[in-house]
Amino acid sequence: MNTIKQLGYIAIGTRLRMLTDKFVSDADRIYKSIGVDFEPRWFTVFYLINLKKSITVTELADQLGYTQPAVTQIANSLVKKKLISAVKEKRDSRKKILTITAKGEELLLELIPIWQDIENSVKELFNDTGNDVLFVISKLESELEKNDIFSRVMEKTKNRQLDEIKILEFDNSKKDVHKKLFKELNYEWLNKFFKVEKEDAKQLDNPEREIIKKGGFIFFAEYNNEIAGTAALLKREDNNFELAKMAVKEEFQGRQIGKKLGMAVVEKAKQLDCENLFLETSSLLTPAINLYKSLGFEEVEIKEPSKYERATFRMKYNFKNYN
Amino acid sequence: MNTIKQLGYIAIGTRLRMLTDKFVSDADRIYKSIGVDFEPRWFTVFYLINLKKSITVTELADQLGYTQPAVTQIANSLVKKKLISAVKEKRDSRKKILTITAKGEELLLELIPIWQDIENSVKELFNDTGNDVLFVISKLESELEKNDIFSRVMEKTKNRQLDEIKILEFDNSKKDVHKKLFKELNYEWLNKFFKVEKEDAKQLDNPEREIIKKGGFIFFAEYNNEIAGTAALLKREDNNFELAKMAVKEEFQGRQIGKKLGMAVVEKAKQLDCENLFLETSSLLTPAINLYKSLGFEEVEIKEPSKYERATFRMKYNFKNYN
DNA sequence: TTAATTTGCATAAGCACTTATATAATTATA
DNA sequence: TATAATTATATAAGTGCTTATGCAAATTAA
Repeated sequence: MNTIKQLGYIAIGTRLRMLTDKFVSDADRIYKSIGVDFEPRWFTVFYLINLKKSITVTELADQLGYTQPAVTQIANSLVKKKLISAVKEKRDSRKKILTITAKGEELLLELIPIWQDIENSVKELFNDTGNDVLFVISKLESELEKNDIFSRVMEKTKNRQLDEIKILEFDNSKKDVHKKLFKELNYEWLNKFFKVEKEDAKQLDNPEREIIKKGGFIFFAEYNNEIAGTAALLKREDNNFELAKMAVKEEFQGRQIGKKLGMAVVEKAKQLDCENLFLETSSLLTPAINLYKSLGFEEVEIKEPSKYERATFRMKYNFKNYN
Repeated sequence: MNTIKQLGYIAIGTRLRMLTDKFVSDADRIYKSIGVDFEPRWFTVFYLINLKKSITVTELADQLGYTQPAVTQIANSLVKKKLISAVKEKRDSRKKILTITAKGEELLLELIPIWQDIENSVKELFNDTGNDVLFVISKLESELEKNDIFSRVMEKTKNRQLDEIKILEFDNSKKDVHKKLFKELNYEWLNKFFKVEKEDAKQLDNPEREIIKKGGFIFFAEYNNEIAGTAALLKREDNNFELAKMAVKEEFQGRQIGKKLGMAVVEKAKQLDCENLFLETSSLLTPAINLYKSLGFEEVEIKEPSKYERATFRMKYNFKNYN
C-alpha cells in the first residue's frame, strides 16, 4: 500500500482516484448510517435544482461540468425516487424542466444539517493538514486549464525527439550515396502528391552542379542510424536563399524530422548573413505550412509566377522575430 | 461549470473526481498520440511487476492498495496483450506469478521515456501552482487515515442530536403523567428482552416511594416535544448510587437519547459527591454496554448476587478518568 | 488425519461516470 | 418554405474501479 506513494509524481492519478473514492464512499456511509435514502452522486444535481428552483438538464450539465447523459441519468434516478419532477417546457418541448417535489423538500430538511456537518468536517480536515487545500486544488485546476499534462508531455516528447535526430550535410566523400538518397526521398513524396516537374528533375538528377556548386546546401536527417529525410538551401540571385526539396520518409513522419531539417536550413541561412529566405509550397499541404510557420516563416503574396506548377503558396522567413 | 467551485468544501468529491479524470484521460491521450498500445490503468501494475520482476496477484493488490479483483482484471488484460506472463507457483498452486514477457520488455523501452516526461510534467505543473502539491496530498491522506470524513461527521451529528434532546427531572406537578411514562417506557423494553421481575415492578409501580423518597432521581428525555426515554439514579446504602431503569422508546433508538440520559445521571451523581456509581445489566446487551463504556463505566466483578435475574454484567463509573 | 478455517484467485454484478449515437423539436438558410 | 443545421434529451455501450460470492488449494485445529 505504500508503494503507490513511493512512485511520487508518476502515480498521482491513482492517488487522486483513491482520495476521491474515499470522499465518495464516506458520504455514502454517512447517508446510510443516518438512514437517509440518498446517494452521493445525486448531491450536486439535487443541490443545484434546489438552489435554482427550476432548471433544465443542459443548463445543469453546463453549470456542473458534467456531460448531459450524466445529468439525464441522475435526474432520472431522482424522478424515480419522486424527489424531483420533470415537465416539458411549453415554448420548447425539447427542454425538460426539473423542480423539487414536496417529498424532495421534506428530504432536504433532513439533508441540510448533514450537508452542513459534511462541509464543516471537510473544512476541519483541510485545516488539520495545515495547508489551504481548497486553494491548492483551485490553483491546480487553473494551471491545468492553462497548460495540461498532455500538452506539457507533448512539448517534452517533441524536444526529446528533436535530440534524437542528427543533421548531416551533403558529404563529397559519400557523394554517390547522398545523391541517390536526395533523389529518392524527393521523388517518393513528389510522386505521391504531385508530379516531378522539369525544374525538380534538373536539381534532383544533378544536385552537385545545380545546388552545391551554385552556393547552396543539402542536409540529411539521421534517425536511428537511418536517413529519414532531406532538405536543401538553394542560393538565388543576390543574397537570396530558398528553402526547398524538403522530404521526409513516410514511416518517419510525425517525429519532428521536418522540424529539425528546417531548423538546420534556417541556421545555415543565418550564418550566411542571408536577408531574404523564402519558400514555395502548395496551399494544400497544411501540415507543411504549419511546420514552416512554427519555424518562423510567414505568408507573403506571390508576385511573379513560380518555377513550379504546384507552388501556390509563398512564405518568407521573418528574421526580425527569430534572431 | 463555475457553480461546482462555488460550492466549496461540500462538493470537493466532485472536484477531485474531475481532477482525477483529467489526469487519467490526459495519460490516455498521450499514449494514443504516440501510438503506444497502453492504457493508463495498466500503469501501476505493469510498473510494479517490472520493478519486482516477479510478483503474485495478492502481493500486487496489497502494495498498490487495489482490491484483488482489480489486479486480476488488469493482469488478465496484460496477459491478453502478451505484455506479462502468468504461471502457477509450484509450491503453492493457488498463487499466480506474474512476470514481464519479451514483448513487455520491448514496450517498456518505449514507455520509460514517456513516463519520464509525464513525471517531469506533473512536477512542473505542481511547481507552477506555487505549492507543494505532493506534500498537501500526502498530508490529506494521513489526516484522513487518522480521522476520516465519516467519523468526523458522525461526531458532529451525535453532538447535534445531543443538543436536540432536553432532559427533564421527575416533576411533582406532573406526577401522574411522569409516573405513567416511567412505567410504560420500562415495561416496553423489559417485556421485549427479558421479563418484569419483582424488584422492577416495585420500583416501576411506585417510583415516588421507592426511588425519589429514598433519595434517588428520575430523568426523562424529550425529543421533538415527545418523551423518548427515561433513566433513574437510585440511592443505595452509604453514598452509593445505581444507574438503573434506563429505557428508550424503540422508534427513538440510535439518536443519542440513552447517551444524554446517562450523562444527566452521571452529572447528578457528581453533584451529590457520590463516590460509587454502579449499574447492572445483561452481558447480552452489547449496545447498552458500549454506551455505558462511552459514559465512563468500566466492567467490574460481580461479588454478591444481584437483585435482578437478568443482571450478569456489573459496571462501575470511573470518577478518576472523567472529572 | 479428518474437519474446519484461511488464503489466493476468478467471476459476476454494480456504480458513476464517460463517449458515441439516435431522435425529435427548433432555428437558420437557400 | 422546404431543407439543412443546430439543439435538447435519450439510449447504448464502455471504463475502471468496487463489493459480493464462489471455488479450490493450503494450513490449522480437533
